[in-house]
Amino acid sequence: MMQQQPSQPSDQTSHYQQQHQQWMAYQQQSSQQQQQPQTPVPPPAGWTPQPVPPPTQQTQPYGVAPDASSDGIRSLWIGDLQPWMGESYIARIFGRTGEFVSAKVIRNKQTNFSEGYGFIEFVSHAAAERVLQTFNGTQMPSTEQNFRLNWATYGAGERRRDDGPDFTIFVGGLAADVTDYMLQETFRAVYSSVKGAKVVTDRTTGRSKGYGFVRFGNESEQLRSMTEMNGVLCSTRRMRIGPAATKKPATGQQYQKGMPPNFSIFEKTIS
DNA sequence: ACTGAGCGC
Repeated sequence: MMQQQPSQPSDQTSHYQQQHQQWMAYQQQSSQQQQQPQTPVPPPAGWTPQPVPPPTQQTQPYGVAPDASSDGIRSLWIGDLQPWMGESYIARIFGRTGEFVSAKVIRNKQTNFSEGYGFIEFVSHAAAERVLQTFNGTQMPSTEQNFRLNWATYGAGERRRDDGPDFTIFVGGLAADVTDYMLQETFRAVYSSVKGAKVVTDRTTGRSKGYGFVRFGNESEQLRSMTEMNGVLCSTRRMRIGPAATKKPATGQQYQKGMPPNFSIFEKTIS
């Protein structure tokens, strides 16, 4: 099996410099600082896929105790994680804030491979928000992709509860720098029922494909937004809004066991 | 880049 070399160490110096500037900017905001070991993050080059060792008791060398008086969600969702990015990678990055509590990468139960996303807990809602504002959309160390962060829907240990159906719109014409959070907040500023937003990206490069989706909890807001927000500026470009194609069929189970979920791909390929 | 697959055992 031949393996591609995604990035070369020779051009990583500038990445670290950029990242360093971001951290400096962060530390100016953050009142709390603590001593941090300067452990380099292992580069992805040469990484070979293998299941991580069996789950051991994860110690959190940089973690601090959560602030019990803080109300609101203290956890962030993080996406677009590469297979080699484990808890230690996340801890190394966010431990520098001095407000990091713990990290968890979600793994497949059978294979123990990363599912590509995880959760990061901070000492307080405010600390999590600072991280969201500071790191989101900036470059992840040792990669050419950007952090994909958002509020976790619920805190650790909480169960996802059914909060009703989603009413989704398609948003096209997005500038390359628009993040999920930016898109979400653009709409949330106007519509209270906005549940979330997702910018579609190329999974391997992490680059935006220039379109995304916004989910509403309220159908009338969804419909209103389609006319009211069409042509509105988000970052540097005007959004073009359309109805979202159905992501999931309205009827329950669509596929029989054993049939691949992307079965329809074959039909498209043939024609 | 114009219709995604992203919420924790």
